[in-house]
Amino acid sequence: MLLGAAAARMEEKRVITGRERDQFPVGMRVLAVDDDPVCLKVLETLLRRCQYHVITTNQAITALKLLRENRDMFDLVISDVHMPDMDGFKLLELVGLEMDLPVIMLSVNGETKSVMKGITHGACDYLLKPVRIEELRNIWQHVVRRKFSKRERSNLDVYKDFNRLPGADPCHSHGHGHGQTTAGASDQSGRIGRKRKEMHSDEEDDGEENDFQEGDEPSAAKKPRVVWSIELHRKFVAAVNQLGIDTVPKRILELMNVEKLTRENVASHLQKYRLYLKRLSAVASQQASIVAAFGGRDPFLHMGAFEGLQSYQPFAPCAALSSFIPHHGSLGRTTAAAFGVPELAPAITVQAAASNGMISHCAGDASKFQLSGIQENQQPNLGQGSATSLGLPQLQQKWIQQETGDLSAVFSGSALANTLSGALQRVASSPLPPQELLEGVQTKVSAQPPITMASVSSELVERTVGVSANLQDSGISPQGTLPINDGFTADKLQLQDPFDSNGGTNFSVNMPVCPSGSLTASSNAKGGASSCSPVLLAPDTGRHSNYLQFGVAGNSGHDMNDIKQDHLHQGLSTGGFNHDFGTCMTEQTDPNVPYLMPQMKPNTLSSEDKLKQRNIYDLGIPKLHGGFSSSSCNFDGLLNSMIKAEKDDLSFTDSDLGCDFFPLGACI
DNA sequence: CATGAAATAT
DNA sequence: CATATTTCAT
Repeated sequence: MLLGAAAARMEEKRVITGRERDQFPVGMRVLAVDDDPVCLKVLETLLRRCQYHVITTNQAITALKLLRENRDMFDLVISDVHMPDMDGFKLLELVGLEMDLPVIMLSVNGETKSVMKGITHGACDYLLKPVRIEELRNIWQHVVRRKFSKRERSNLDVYKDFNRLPGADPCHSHGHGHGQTTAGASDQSGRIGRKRKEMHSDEEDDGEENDFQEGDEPSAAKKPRVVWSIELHRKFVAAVNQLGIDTVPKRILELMNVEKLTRENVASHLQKYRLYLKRLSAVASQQASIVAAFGGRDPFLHMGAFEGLQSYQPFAPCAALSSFIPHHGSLGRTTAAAFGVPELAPAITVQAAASNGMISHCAGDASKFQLSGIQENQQPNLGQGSATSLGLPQLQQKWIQQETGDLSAVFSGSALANTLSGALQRVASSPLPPQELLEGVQTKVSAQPPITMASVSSELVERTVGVSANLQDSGISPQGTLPINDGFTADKLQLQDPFDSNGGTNFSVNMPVCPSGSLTASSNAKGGASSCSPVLLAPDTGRHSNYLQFGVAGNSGHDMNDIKQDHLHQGLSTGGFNHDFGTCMTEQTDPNVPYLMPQMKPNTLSSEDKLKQRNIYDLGIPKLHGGFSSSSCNFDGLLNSMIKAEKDDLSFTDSDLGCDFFPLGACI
């Protein structure tokens, strides 16, 4: 196996380099996009001079089309920001969402705001226009970085190694575990073979247990458990966005083109995804109603949930997503709805294992927080924001209608709004598995001292809320500060560039993986438990693979957590929220916001575990409040309530009630 | 046969 | 407890 791993690695490298493997940068396939023929020509010339293989187009739409039709034909995209047919940022987002290619923005506008927008929307670099060849000579680094991080994410190698090592592996379980395995590797060659086995028994070892081969085992085999990694989920979302939410599993599967993934897997995920959207929409609607109740002023509100829905997009996308796509019009059909849809992630991933231990927390009860500080100011904004944000996908709309029913009265706005927005954002943004994200985030959050800051909070809130609108287009938040979006921003960033260290995106990925490497190290303590080893598959696109993970049930949730922690903390940012503030924002934005602290995470975590326990959905909230954890509650509460609501149909009001303000407390 | 919902397994 | 898989009715 080791060999296998090594081989896989090699392949990846090759991929990275492209055909030219040996001389990588040479021949790197670059798609240059600029509406100005002169600029385009200049750019082309310079790129060629760098020995890249260049394909040019003066229309963003065409670029998108080329990319969609030839997913594996390009290594990097370099696009002008200002283009008539499609905003460069939009192209950036779409590319980020639909394919995992590094995108470099090019513009004469070097304002911080604009650069920030590019970066937050996922650009891996932002070059000022009279671009110099010196700046282009090293752009290949983005391609390498991406591939590299991808590999890290998957960690197959590491993982495998560990597994194989007898004692070492972090992963495996002991106990009952079964082994799980990882699978194979990527791609074709390997197959994952694993199926879960029955419980008990088994020895560990495994050494090779996996066998793979198989192809078919007719009868028995249970299917390997698919872990919906972020990457995989992204693909899924991208497919859904393209096909429309009403699409069917089969088509999604086709579009995703991920090996080993079955229609059933997709159907299951779709089921979850739809439920998720439904919940969100419900929440949104509630908010809307609330808002309406309150202020009514918002035009948006009035519009009704529906209309608002669409706006929603903003949130969503973050990550890969990006979804903003403000004007989808241009895009394809479905888009509207689709895009609108956030990525929400239905939760994904996470291995079962994880769940066990740690996760359990979820419920959180903590709930009840109040928002303390929310300010009035917000309200107004919130209202709008929320409303706006609310936008849901069409589908959702339907649901919403149905479900919504009573909601209205209930909540008060601001808190909710925040919550929602936060939630939405997060959700959207994070492609990650909810739980994990949440956990990570929250954890952090909670850990942190609540700093509060009124001002801050308010801002946040605003952002959150308001964001939607702003974000997208303007990109930046009104105040000039950073974008609200941070959240997603961050996400995107992550996505894009996974940085090495953290790999935002990866984060989740890591988790799964974690077992192996990182985790191990860090977490050891808990360690014992873990055992899972997921396998990753790769979607077609990537040639390599590793997207899918098949896990086995693991056990150790702990590990996961740990992992998260580790990676997260820094990265956290990745996901989330925190980072939003923290990371990105912090710098710029706010001087005031003292808050977040990224650094803490690590340690805290442990203690935090407890904290963690919240729902997945909580996501982001916390921060909003400036530290109040409360937020989380809300979120969860909302969702939960929503859920319940569905059933009952009633609203969850109660929850809200709880709060003085908004807190939905419902945490169930 | 494919789907979505529900049941069940992990 | 959440998520993924399997089963079931359509």
